[in-house]
Amino acid sequence: MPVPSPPSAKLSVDPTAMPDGGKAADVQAADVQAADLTWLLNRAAARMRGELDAVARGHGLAGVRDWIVLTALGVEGGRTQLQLGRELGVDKTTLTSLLDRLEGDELVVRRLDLRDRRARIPEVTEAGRRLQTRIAVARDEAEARLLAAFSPDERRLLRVLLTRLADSTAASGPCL
Amino acid sequence: MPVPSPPSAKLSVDPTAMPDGGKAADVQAADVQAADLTWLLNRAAARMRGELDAVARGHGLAGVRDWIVLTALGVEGGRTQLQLGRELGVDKTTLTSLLDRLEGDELVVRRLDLRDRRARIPEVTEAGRRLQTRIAVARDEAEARLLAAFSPDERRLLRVLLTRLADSTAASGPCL
DNA sequence: CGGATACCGTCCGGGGCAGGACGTTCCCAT
DNA sequence: ATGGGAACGTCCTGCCCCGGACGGTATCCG
Repeated sequence: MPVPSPPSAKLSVDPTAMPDGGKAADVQAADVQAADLTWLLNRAAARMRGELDAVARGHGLAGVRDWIVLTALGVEGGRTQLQLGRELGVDKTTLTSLLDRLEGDELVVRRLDLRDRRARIPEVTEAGRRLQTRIAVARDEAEARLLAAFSPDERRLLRVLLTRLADSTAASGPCL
Repeated sequence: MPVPSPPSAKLSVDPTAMPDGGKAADVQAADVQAADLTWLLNRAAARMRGELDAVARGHGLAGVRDWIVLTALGVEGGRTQLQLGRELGVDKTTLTSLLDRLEGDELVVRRLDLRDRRARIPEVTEAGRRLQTRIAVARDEAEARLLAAFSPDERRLLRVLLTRLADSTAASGPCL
């Protein structure tokens, strides 16, 4: 048995079988219905996360979270730590230690807000930006590798569905 | 901003908008392409997990994991702790403490294997079975609630895609 | 029959993460 | 002006989780 099977489900569908053409996967078997969605989601997330974690570590970071933070800062700066944490779903205390490490590696700097002397505004350094772009490439490769069995349509579809699912009124638990 | 946005992505697609008809969601915008898949996966998984955790806790369990274990045991017994752990992606030590608690609550018993006196074979008690079925109902309700915006086809499709993604040669990181 | 090796489950130690309390600063009302 | 309440970030603490070491057992091989 190559893969652990989700509880309460015996999938007769071969998950690795690619539905050939460029069309999105046809829903072919009702058995899938029985699978536990929570299980599948966590499993898939864990898998991808592990893969990306390895990538990040290979480039000197501690994990994906570092890279996520770096990217978020690169896209749009000027946010306080708390704002950043809320947006990323990371606890403020966790973000503190995380930034401590990143700052120690000269990848970010905490500029203090001139308007509000309580707040520190994290900012990516040039080195951080370089590292970020370098990892982005590796990430794309890794993702492509994991999505090798997916047609372009399926990839987009997966993103759409996940986006809709991830969206929610209350950002319940922490993520990442 | 109701929802934290993934880094390196501005989704112009309204994720809550249901593509009306019963057909699967049309891939409507290329912007989605930019989103980080790892982020989406973890976000979605965290959300669903949080929801299901609450359900489990409401029924006296500590979290989803308890319920997962209970279900797995109910579906097929006779496995040793190590086998079970491997199949579920749970570390053996974690499974030990987990079973300790469940056993304390009289939901499972550790029967010792007659063939191999090293091994303990966890088994669901009648009470555990009752609890399991009770939670299964609540889980279905919760999942249905989370998937309210999805058409039946989309739900099946999501399962198919996730299954294919979760499947992998190496079960890398722990899940759940 | 006896020793060596591999294996199952448990216990212990280290590390990471989140919640609560605290110091500092801001904002607003009086 | 000034005092009270709220907010931002950090430190401290407790919890959970995994990796490694240990006792007990099975299996293999001489």
